Amino acid sequence: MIFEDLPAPVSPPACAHPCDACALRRNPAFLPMSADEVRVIESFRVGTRVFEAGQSVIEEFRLSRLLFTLYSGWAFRFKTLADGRRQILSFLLPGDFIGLQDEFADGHTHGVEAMTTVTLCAFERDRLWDLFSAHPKLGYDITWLAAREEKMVDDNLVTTGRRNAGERVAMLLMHLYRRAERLGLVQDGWVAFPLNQQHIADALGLSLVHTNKTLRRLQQLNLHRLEGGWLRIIEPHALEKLGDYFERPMRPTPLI
Amino acid sequence: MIFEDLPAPVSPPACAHPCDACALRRNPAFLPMSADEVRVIESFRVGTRVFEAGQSVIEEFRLSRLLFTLYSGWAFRFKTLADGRRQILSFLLPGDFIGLQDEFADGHTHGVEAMTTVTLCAFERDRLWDLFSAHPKLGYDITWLAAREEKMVDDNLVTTGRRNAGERVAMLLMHLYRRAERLGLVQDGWVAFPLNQQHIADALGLSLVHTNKTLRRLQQLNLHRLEGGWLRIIEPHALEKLGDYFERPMRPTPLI
DNA sequence: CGAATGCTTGACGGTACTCAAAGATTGTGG
DNA sequence: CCACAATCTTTGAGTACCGTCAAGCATTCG
Repeated sequence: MIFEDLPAPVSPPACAHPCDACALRRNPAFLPMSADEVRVIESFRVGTRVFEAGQSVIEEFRLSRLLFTLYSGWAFRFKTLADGRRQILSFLLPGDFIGLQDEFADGHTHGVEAMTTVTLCAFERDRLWDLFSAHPKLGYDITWLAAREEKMVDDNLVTTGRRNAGERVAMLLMHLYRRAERLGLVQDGWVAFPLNQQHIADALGLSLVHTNKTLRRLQQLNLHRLEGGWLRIIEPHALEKLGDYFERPMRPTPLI
Repeated sequence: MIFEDLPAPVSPPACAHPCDACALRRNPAFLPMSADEVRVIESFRVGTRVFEAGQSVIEEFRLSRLLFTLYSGWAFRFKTLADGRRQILSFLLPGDFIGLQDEFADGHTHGVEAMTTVTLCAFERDRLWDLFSAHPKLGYDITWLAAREEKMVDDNLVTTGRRNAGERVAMLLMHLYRRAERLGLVQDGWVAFPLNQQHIADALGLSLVHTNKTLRRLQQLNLHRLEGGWLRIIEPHALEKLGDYFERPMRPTPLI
């Protein structure tokens, strides 16, 4: 962690990347925004944060004072039971808005952990209402992102509830591949894939051992390749059919 | 279904229950609202709908033009896989706002089905932005409800992913009991409980048979009683501990 | 009274979990 | 640069939880 969580820096966001020069905003995965909107967003931003792989962006049982937009890297949301069993709720990729659920939760929320080096833009939770009030359009956009996030959790719930191991793995691989593809993270058919098998197991509600065997089986069927932290989808249609999961081409989303 | 989904009635909401006389609003589970806010909400409402148990409020693969607030009764959100396997995503009780996720989903969403006779207030999806724009506070409230809904799905995902059968049942019983209690639906320790065992199985990612055996086992341990559509929690602490699930007393929520 | 729906129970099998240990890979410090 | 530790992956053996199949029972409804 480069900056301590508290206190938040009071100084203006003298970060290297002003919002209007934000590289993410040039990504076609995101909706263009008016200069006015960008200015409002920037005025609410309190700085950037960087976390290394494995660090907690939001600790599970402590209410974070900050909301984030993930600028670069991969992270995940999770919950753990008292005896240590962990469930990954969803994965976070650039453009995802983080921490909204806590806003209205009386504690007892979820943790967020970085899987790669991660850069985030931070906002003060306390000023969320000001943002809605000052610029309802941005409030609408945040609702949009929240609804999109819930849709992903819905899909994961179907997966853990009703898919078998092979279907689960197929679904997850295609889901993450499509999301990465949309962001332009796929090169020559390969994506940098920072999940280890424990992550996959915890996301799918499987044991580590069974995850390994399932992954291996699909790979031997030549549906995908996963090696050295890189993923290649060889038979997208077969995986989509196996997982009964067909990610629609997504419209550009807002970027807060 | 008393009214056809389309076309929405253009006439003013000449329904029997104007919003400012809404009985739900007098329930302490909900935040009081200014007369102004209530007026705005009413101006966006296009009428009420009633569905009988078993009917579809929102069909799974068709985009609904309406958003709803559940006024009375129980319903559930679900998704089905191609071969018919069904997963219940969450249960809907009075005060819940329905259909928001579809707003931003390009099709491929979830269905909503009534479990009892259900009364809903309907809003036109197309005017959601107008609502945010006219009254940012209401937009903020909708985001609140969306975040609360996602938190419930998060919990269900932990359940299907990482809890065993006994823990799943314990968690679900306590979850629904607490929600009903909050709404004042518990009388003398009993709640009208409209789920059958297939609903429970589909919510928990279990088979019908195993759900039955688990339910029976917990009942023989004298943790709860479930009979004739009524639920009584006998050992709340034991169930909470078994399920490692402790529902916090919830703050009053907005009611749209 | 018969059909439909939902609940209950037993038998059996398989998917997925646990335990255990051996490779493989990466990182670190002497 | 190599040795050692730490982490991650792979594999096998044995088990158990949970699913499937099948059938009987209870309740409701027409």
